Amino acid sequence: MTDPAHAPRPARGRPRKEGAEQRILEAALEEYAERGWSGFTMDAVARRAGVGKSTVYLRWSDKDSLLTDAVTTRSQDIEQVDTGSLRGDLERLAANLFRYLLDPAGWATLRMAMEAAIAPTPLGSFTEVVSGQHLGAASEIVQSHLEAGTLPTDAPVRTLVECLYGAVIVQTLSLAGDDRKLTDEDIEERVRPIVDLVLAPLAG
Amino acid sequence: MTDPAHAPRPARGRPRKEGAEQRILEAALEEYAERGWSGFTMDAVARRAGVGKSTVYLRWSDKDSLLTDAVTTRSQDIEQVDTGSLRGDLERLAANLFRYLLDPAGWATLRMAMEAAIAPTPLGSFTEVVSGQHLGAASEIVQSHLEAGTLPTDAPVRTLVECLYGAVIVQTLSLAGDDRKLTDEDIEERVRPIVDLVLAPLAG
Amino acid sequence: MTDPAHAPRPARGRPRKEGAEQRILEAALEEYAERGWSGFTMDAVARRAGVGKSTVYLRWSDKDSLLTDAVTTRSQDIEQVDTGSLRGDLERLAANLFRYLLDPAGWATLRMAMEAAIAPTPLGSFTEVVSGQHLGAASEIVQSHLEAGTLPTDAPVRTLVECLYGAVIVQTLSLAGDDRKLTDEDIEERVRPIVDLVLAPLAG
Amino acid sequence: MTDPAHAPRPARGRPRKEGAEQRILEAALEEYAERGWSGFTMDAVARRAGVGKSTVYLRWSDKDSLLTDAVTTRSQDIEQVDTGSLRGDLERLAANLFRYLLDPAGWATLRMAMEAAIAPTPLGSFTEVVSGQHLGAASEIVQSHLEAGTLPTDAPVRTLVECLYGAVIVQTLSLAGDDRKLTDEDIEERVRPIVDLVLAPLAG
DNA sequence: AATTAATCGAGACGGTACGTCGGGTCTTATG
DNA sequence: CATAAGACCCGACGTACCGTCTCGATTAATT
Repeated sequence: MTDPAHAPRPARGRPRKEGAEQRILEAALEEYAERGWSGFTMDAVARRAGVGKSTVYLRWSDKDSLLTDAVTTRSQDIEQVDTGSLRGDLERLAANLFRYLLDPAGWATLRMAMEAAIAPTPLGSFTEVVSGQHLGAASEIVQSHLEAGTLPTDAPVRTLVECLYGAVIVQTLSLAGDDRKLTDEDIEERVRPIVDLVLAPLAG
Repeated sequence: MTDPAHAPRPARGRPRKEGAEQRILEAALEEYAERGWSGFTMDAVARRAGVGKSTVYLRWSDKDSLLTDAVTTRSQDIEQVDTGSLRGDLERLAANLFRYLLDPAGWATLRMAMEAAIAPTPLGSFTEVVSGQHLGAASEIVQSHLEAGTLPTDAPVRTLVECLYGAVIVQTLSLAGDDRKLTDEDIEERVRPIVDLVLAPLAG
Repeated sequence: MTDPAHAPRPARGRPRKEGAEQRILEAALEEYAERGWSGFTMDAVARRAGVGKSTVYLRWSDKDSLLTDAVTTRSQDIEQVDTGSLRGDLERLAANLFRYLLDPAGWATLRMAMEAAIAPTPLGSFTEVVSGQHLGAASEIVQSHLEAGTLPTDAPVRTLVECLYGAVIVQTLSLAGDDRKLTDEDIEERVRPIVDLVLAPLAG
Repeated sequence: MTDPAHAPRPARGRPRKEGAEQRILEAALEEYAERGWSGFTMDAVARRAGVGKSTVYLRWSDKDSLLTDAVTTRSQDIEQVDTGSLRGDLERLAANLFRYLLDPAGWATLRMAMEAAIAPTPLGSFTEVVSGQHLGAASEIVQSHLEAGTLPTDAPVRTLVECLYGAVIVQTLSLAGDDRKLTDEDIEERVRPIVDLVLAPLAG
């Protein structure tokens, strides 16, 4: 959430149009999905949202901010997973990430994180959002198992999560166009060998 | 290689300026590195390359094509690694990828592959180039070890490579700005635990 | 007047900048005078007028339209002449035309009228503007004298005006460069023999 | 004739393509007639003439030169008129000019003369060509009648010719598009009143 | 009820880059 | 040598978008 003021306004003057925020974000996401980054224009977003350009710029300072927000807001929070077993949790986490990355919004979030990694843009700490939010959440879960004694104390938690998530990213990357429409079964099937691999060192 | 015709020209009319191709690609890469995607302009590229805009457009149909090419051409071929041991090869491969992704050009290549994964752009089979080229090369190497008996026959080669490369990507992703300047030692240090992890199942 | 809508705008959105129209026309005229046709560029006009290119193209669809307008608008209205005598009026009319044609803008108007006479351009009825406006005005004046009894009823009014104006055109045509800077006396001196000639048939 | 070397070439190396000169001039004229000044391009001329651009530039230094030449060469020489009577000669002269100006080439010549009158172009003495050639020829004819005693010695020869030619120009100017297709009878009919007018002072 | 102030839609504003095209030059291979 | 082909550099073309701005019209909360 970069720009829009969510603080309770003192409410003087005409109140902000109800639902405009949401419609703009959706329009942005659709435009982005249809036309890609280089075809993404503010004019088109405003038009599609049935809103004046000023209404957009009143809420977001520029194109980047809007796109960033459009893309992150949609990110479903990483649901708290707790299946009881470590393997179950990992499979669930990986599947969640898989679904997230197959969704245009999630995929876009990742791409922006990558853009932000070098660019001197005001995308700022976008990377941290992603790395932090996702990897962090996963790490915590694994960590809790570790503390519960399920895992050897010296287990390479971070590396494990990196491998797990990395493998999902790589798989998603190699899926183009309609190949990206996978059922939950497909996903589980693809996720299992990865979990097998990363859990192997603990299997012994 | 998207656009330029590399076929032997029938040599009619004035021949294309020698080296222009190369100079343009380099200029493009430098501009991209300095100004990022949104600051990347064809005029600037042409100017920096000491070339007319038409000379650029004669070779690449548009901005995307040029940038794509500039970025892929630079991709140093994945050197053939052969250290004798499987672990050595994997560490070498991972380190190579790491260096590749820390380089702006390599990083850009990956980003473009990600863009191409959804966009209806003419970036075409960009994804395949990356996935294919890199993952393929790595798989072959692992496979050769497998055939040499170093590896159990049922080893999940593909998953192994996905984890290895994925983990490197994730690590690179979490490095921003100056953090991306790593020494070879840093890289080796970061790579080792990953290799440890993915080789674990075979260790037993 | 080719392009700009002079109708009272429905006043939706930001109103068009007051005076921009005028400043652009003036800038165009100055550019044209300084650099000639082939050196006349829209960018330069916009820059000189202190205006964005879009502001120009919002009002005129292309270079030709703008130049046409710039040149015609300036055309000082053929002042109503009324010296009392027919000879006086004709001398005054001819002198006015002479001055008009010595002025770059007026001369340009004539040239464009000539271009328009064949070209399949959107210059449209440019010719009529000129022929109509000027010849028409002159004809009316002569006609009024005719009706006042000063002139024989069968006088070839149209031919007379054609000769008068034609002779002025031919004289202007043969003046190049600095020769075009004539004093009012010079002009009167050049005009008199023409009027003498065209009035001769009525002299008897 | 501005540029092409008409000197007998020493004939070394490949001989100049026979007829190229002519074909280029014709192509230029046709292009000019079809597309007007602003649509007139050297590329198109070369293409239409079935000739390389260099072949064109070898003969004419630039666009202006070529167009100038294309346009003047076509100008049918002012045929020597000698009908015996002054009136007959003048009618013949005026009709000739009328036909000349109705022809795209002739009309273009006049326009260029007008352009040259102000522009700091290398069109140079284009004006003189026209004024000189045409007006001069006419003047001479009238002069010869004067010397033959047909005309009073103090007759305003120059003014007479200016009126005659000027009136024809004005008439031609007011004809647009298909109105420019006149029969010889039409022309004679239009010319007669003009001659009547300019000869009036001598009629007494 | 009148005032005030924030927001809305529309769309023009000054800029800047796009991709195209033409001018005039240059460089090849082929007569 | 001249030629045809066509690439070269340059710079203008007309379009599109950015982020800003200025309108008249709403819409509350405050006088």
